[in-house]
Amino acid sequence: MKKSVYKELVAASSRPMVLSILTGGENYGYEILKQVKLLSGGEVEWSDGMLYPVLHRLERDGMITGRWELTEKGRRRKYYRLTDRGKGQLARDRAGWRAVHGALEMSWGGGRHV
Amino acid sequence: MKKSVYKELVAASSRPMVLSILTGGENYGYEILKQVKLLSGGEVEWSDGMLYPVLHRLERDGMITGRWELTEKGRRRKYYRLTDRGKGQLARDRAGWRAVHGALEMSWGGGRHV
DNA sequence: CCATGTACCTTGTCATGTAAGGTATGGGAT
DNA sequence: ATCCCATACCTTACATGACAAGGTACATGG
Repeated sequence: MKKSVYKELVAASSRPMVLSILTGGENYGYEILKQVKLLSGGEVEWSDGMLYPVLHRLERDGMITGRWELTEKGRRRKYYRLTDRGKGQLARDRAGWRAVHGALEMSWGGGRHV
Repeated sequence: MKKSVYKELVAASSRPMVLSILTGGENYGYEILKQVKLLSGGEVEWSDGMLYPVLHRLERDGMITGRWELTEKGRRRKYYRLTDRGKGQLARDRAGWRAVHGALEMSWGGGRHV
């Protein structure tokens, strides 16, 4: 299994990633897990034991709202939808991420040629 | 003071940022703090209570080595230098960061044009 | 003389990933 | 029929790490 992503990086990206995926419409945990893997070209793989608590916290904090649904095949899923509050949080998270990413790129660039 | 950067993001970026700054040569804590602010255009400000433990961990883990020095003005500073081990860690951290950043950019892109 | 800047450090608290476990159902292979 | 894998959710014990707040010490300037 892949192990290039250290846990602090998972912690930093989980909220914006989930919120961002939900801008594409309602979605549920298990599918989000696969989306993350897909979006990263297989380089990032989240554990479900990390994702579900994230979803619960986001719901608790009003960033997303969930509703249970049963598929015809008898599987239960909890679909989540982004709230306005969640959209605001996503915007702030993106701003923070970009500030830090920019600083890192600067430091990696060795400082020269802008 | 600025507060756009949430703490998980600080945790995710502190190690690669410090190691990266040290690729530019020996440096000490207080100066690294100012470098980070400079590199981010003032958008990222670290607390010293977070940085010093980071430096201690990096030294403990052999990523950097420190030596004490006294300036003519009577100030004591602990200068740190990057080790080979630290260079390897930096490379891995960059790879991890880029994988996650790429996935985030993909999700932010809304899915259009690849 | 007193505030600010330089320069280091530590402790208590809280948040969060990981590892490991659990529950339950459906479908395909033997 | 039985077994295993995928689907789909959940939880707990543990370690890690930022933050707030405190501390030490000295130099400089008003």
